[in-house]
Amino acid sequence: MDYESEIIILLRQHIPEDIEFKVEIPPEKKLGDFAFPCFALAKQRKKSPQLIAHDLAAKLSGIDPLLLEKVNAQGPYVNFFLNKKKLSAEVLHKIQEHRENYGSQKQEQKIMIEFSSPNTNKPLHLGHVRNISIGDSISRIFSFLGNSIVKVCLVNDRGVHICKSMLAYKKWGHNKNPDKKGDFFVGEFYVLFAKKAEQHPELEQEAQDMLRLWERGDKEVIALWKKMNSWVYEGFDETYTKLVVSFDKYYYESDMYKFGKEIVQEGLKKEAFYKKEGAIIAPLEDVGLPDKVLIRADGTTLYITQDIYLAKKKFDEHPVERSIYVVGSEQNLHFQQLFAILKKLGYKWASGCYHLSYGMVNLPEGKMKSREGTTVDADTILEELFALAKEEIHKRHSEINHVVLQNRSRQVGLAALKFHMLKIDAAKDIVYNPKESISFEGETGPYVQYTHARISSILRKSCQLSELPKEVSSLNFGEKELALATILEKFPKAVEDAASHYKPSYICRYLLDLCQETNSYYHEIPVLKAEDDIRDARLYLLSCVKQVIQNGLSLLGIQAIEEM
RNA sequence: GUCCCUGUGGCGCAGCUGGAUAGCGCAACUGCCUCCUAAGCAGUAGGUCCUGUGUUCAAAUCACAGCAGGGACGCCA
Repeated sequence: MDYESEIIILLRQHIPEDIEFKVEIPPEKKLGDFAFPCFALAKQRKKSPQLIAHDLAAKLSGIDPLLLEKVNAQGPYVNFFLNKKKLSAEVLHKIQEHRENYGSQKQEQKIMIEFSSPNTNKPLHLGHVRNISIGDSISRIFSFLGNSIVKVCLVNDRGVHICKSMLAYKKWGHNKNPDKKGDFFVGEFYVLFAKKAEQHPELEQEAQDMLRLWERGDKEVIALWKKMNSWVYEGFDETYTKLVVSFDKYYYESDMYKFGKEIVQEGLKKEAFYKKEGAIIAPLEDVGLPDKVLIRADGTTLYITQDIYLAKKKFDEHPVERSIYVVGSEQNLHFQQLFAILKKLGYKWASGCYHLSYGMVNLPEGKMKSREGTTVDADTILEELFALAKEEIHKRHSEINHVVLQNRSRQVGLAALKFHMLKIDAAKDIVYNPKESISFEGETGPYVQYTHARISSILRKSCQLSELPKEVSSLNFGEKELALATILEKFPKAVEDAASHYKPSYICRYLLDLCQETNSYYHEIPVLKAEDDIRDARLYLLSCVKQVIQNGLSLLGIQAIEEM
């Protein structure tokens, strides 16, 4: 049980059942670890809150000295001071016991998480990087909590936009093989098409015609489609490798764009939907949403039709309890409608669907438009960051081994990018300025990595002096140590909150808190030069901090590194 | 027109299931590398928490009405 719950139980003994209350965290450390404001009680008892706080504090004082060091009243608040030494000892022991599993749980759900969702006519861009960072991190968080995760990638590999790059290649590509990364090669034809189509609008019709041929299974078109897609996939794989992400399963829209009709027809029979002017429509007014056309008047399917099919397929193929979609906020309404429709169809699992929505990544000049080639591509930004990181590392270690430099600059650059994408609340749009947005200082991934490296360095040096202590008493801990231990204690809660709110940003904030306190700590407090038992206690504490930083970073898909 | 999201010091953000002087990073200014990595630490300056009204003992936080920016809105994906 956590400390907050224990305090609530203590308080409950003095507060009538019918009054709801909660404890808070005071604005300042010196005011205690938890606080209980007495205003509500004051109203009920018609006494001043100051007096009530005073009485309550007196009653609670000395009740459980192992839990509480002291309880006092300050104005209208009862302030609780935890027994920090006991707390510290317990927390550090727990971390050493559970190691890389500290903060984990055994939730045992099966959860599917869909993210990335690329189109096969252009390279992945910054928007995808945000999507992938969030999807990958949330997968790691749920997995850490004991759930089994299926990471899926829905590939948008068909449609008129795909045909556009195909058509451009067919007309002006001279049948040549890629002379660059495959997705970039194909992407250039997509841009080329848009340019040419400005002068020759009839090209749009040609692309439509090509789509029709594709749907009829025209051998030549299909062969071209397969060839170009394979180039793109090769490119994507390279990018995913650079980002250190992977998928357990791929779904292809080309496999399912025809399906979903039967489900809609059934829904029509059950009168969940209605027909109007030939089209089948889902009525959603009762749930406060606009109605949605499910099948066109000409009988053809729409995006939502296959989405219904795919949603069901996911639950059919995998015994999952939850299905999470990491998709941009411009599709908020679409997913509200989709989930409402699934409920209308009577699927029990519909309530297990969740749209993890995130805002746009824009550039200082405005929106990224792949048609116009104004996107910032994932690979380009990664290479820039790797180069920048390399430069920074070289400044500090001029004689560093080439291979080590290569690896480390990738880890640092990637940390900067992922952390930047994850620390900002997903609901917000981001303006990404390639020149300014990514820094290695302040609230950044590299800052967290740096803290980890500093600790590692201290521990390395200590091992030359003596064995790393396995366990020590926290009796000689001062204020700074106790403050650190208090933050360490909050890690499991941070992970749980990140999961329940679908917010990896909570992990980022937690790590920044921990690292700020840690940096301040070893700056002020000598570790290696302290006397034996005090040194051991501090080393022990730092090894725990190091472990928690590692655990936290791994939830963000960021590598904790030993040297920087 | 309707719906959703966002609006906090110059800039980027946290805090939003109401509570004690509104936090952090960047930028600016001061200090700190003979001392465990200065990707750091300590400090100074800087704020009508978009506006108004309301609810409440108490509002950045809740409600309503506006304003500003972004997004979406039955046969696109």
